[in-house]
Amino acid sequence: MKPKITLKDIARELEVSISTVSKALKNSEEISRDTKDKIQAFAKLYNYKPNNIAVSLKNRRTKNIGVIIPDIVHHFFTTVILGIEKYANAKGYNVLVCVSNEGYEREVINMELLANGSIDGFIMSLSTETQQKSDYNHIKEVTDQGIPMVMFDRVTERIHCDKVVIDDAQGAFLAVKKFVESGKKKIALITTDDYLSVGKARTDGYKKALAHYNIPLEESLILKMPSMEVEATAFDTFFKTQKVDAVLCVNEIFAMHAMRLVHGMNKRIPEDISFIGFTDGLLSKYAMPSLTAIAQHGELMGEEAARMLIEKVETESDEATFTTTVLQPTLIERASTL
Amino acid sequence: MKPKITLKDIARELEVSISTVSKALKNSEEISRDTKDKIQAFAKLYNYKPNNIAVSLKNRRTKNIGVIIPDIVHHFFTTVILGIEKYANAKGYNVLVCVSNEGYEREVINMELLANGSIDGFIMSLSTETQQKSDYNHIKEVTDQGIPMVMFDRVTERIHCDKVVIDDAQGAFLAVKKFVESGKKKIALITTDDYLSVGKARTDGYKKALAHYNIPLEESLILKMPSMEVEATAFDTFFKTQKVDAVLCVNEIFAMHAMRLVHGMNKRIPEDISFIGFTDGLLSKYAMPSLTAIAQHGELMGEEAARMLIEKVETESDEATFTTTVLQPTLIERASTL
DNA sequence: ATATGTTACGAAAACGGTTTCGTGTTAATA
DNA sequence: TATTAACACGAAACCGTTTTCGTAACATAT
Repeated sequence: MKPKITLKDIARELEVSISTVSKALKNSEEISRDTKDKIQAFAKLYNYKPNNIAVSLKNRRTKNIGVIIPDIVHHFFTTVILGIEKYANAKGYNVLVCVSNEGYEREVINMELLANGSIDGFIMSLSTETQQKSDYNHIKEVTDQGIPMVMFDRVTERIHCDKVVIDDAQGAFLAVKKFVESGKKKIALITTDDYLSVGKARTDGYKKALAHYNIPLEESLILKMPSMEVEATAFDTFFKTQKVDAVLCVNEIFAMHAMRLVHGMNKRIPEDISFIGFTDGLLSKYAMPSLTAIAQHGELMGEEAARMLIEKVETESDEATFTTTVLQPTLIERASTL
Repeated sequence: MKPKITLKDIARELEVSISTVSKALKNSEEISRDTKDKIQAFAKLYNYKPNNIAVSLKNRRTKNIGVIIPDIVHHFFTTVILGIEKYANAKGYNVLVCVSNEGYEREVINMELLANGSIDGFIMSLSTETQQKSDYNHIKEVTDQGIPMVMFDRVTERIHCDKVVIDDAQGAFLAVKKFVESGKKKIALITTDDYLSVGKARTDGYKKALAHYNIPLEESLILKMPSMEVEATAFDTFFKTQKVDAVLCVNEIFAMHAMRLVHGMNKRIPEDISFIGFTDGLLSKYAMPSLTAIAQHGELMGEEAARMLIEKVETESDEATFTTTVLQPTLIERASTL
C-alpha cells in the first residue's frame, strides 16, 4: 500500500518549493534544465499523477461531461453513449452517465448533483415523465447558470440549447414509402401517446406519407400505447378487429410483440403482413424473420452531441447561438418486408 | 445567466464570516438561531448548493464510484449498471461509467484517469483483451494505492479484491439437466475460447453435467468461437456435419444465429432441436420461438457489487479481508425447450 | 562604478469549501 | 466584585494544484 504522492511530497524530498515542482513538471522555461531533470525523474520514479480534483477546483474545469439518459437498457441509448464516449475520450474528457429511469425526480436529482461542479456540460435526453409534466425548470436552471447543454432525441423547444435529433417524420415517411412501393394499402401504425416528442413526429410523418401517396388516413389503423410498455390485450383486439397488410412500429418491442401475434394467427410475414420497426437494434437484426428497420444512427448522434458540447465548453463565448442538427434516418431492409 | 453563489458571496452579503455561513448551513449548534435563520433563508433564496469539487478536495472523498465495463451495448452489462446505480444513488453516490470497449488500452487509460482522485472506488469487469494478455498491473496499482475495488462477472484470481460472480458452471449444469430431463441425448455447446473466464466455467459445467448424467462427452459437439463474434461458416459446417438434438449457447447472439440456421434447415424448435442460451436478455424474450435462458441476474449482481464497494469505501479499515459472493443462476423456461 | 537585464526560483494568493481553535461578550457563580 | 462558564462568532489552516509576482544572484552594457 503506497499512497499517492503529491507536489508537496516531491518538494519536501527534493528541497525545492512546490511552485518549482509544479513548473518543472510542466516543463516551464522558468526552471533550469538540471532542476527539471531531477524533478521529472523523481516524479516518474514515484509515479506522480496530479490530483484531478485539485486541478478541477483550480481550473474550474473538470474535463467531465455529464450524460443523463432515461434508460440504459435500451439499445438506442447505449449506442448514443458509445458515440459520446468515443468522441469525448478522444478529446480527453470523461463521461459521467446517470440514468433517470424515465422518471422526473431522478432526472432532477441527477442534474442538480452533477451541476454543482462535477461536470463541464450536459448531454441529455428527456425522461417520459418529464415530457408528460412539461416541467423543465431544472434544466432551465442549469442553462441559466451558463452550463453548456445539448439535448438529443427527446428534446423540447422550451429549452434553448444545442440539439441533435433524427428526422423522425422522415423515418416514418421512408417506412410508408417502402410499404406502398411493395403494394401495401392498409398500413397500420403502432405508437405511443403524443406527449413523447418522437412518437408525435413519427405519427406526423406517417400521416404525411399516407397523404402523399393518396392513401386515406384511417384513425382506427393507429394503435396508441400509453407508455413504452406493451399492452397485450390492446394488441390482441387491434389485430383481431383490423385488417392490415403492413405495420409500422415506433420501437422494436412493439414490432416483436406484434409479429409474434401475427405469426400465431397463421399469417405470413412479409407476404400477408409486412413489418417495419424504428430503432435498428439487436432485436431487429436477430428476429425471425429479421425486421426491416429505420436506423436512428445512435452512435453518430452521440458523437455529434459530444462534438457540439465540447465546442461550447471550450469556447466560452457568452453570445448564445444555438443550432439543432437533424440527422437523416436510413431504411435497413431485412426479411420482414417484401 | 446567474452564476453559482458561493459561501464567500453569502458571507459578504450578510456581513458575517465564511465559517459562520458554513456552520449555519450545517445547522451547527455553535450559531445562534437568529443568524442561522437569516443565513439559511438567504441561501435558499439564492439556491446555494455547495461545490462538489471543493467538498471532495477537502474531504478527500468524492462520493463517486467508477465503473469500468467492456461493453455498454451488451444487455447484461447494462442491467448490472442499473443495479449499481440503484444502490449507489440510494446511498448518495454517483456512478461514473467508462467503457473499455473490450480493449486493454482503454481499460488502462480509463482506470488511471479515474484513479487520480475522481472516484472513491472501482467496480469493474475485465475486457477480453486484458484477459488474453493476462496483464493486471494497472489494476494492481490501483488496489496498491488502497483504492477499494470489486470485480464482477469477468474476474481474475490474480487480483485480491472483493468479487461477485454467478455460478456459471451451475448455469450450464441447469441447462444440461433440463435437456436431459426432456429426453435429449446429443447435447451441443456453442461457446468461446477458454481465455474468457466465463466461457471456461460454462464449458466445465457442461462437461460435469454430461458426466453426471452418464452421457459420453463428444468433443465434436463443442463449437468454440475465437471471440464473441459469430463466425457464420463455422456455424454452417457445424450444423451440417453434426447431429444434435439440443444446443446450449453461451450467449444470446450465438443462440439466435443458430436457431435461424436450424429453422432454415426445416427442423422444428424445440421438438427436433431444443435451445437454451445464457444471459436472459431482450433477445431471449422476444425471439421466435422465445428462448429458454439461464438468467444471470445482472441487476442483482450490480447491487451486490455496489453494496460491497460502498461498504469498503465507508469503513476504511486497513485489514484487507476479501470475499467473493457467488450468485446462483436460474433457468427461465420458454418455448425453445420441451 | 552604475544602471539594466537575465536567470532561476520562492512566496503567496486563489479555487470553495470544512474544521479547529481562539476570543470578545454576556450571564451565572462564589 | 472578581471568577468562570456558556455563547456566538471569526481567523486561519488545510485539501492539492496553478499562476502571478517579487527578488536574489549574476551577467552585461554604459
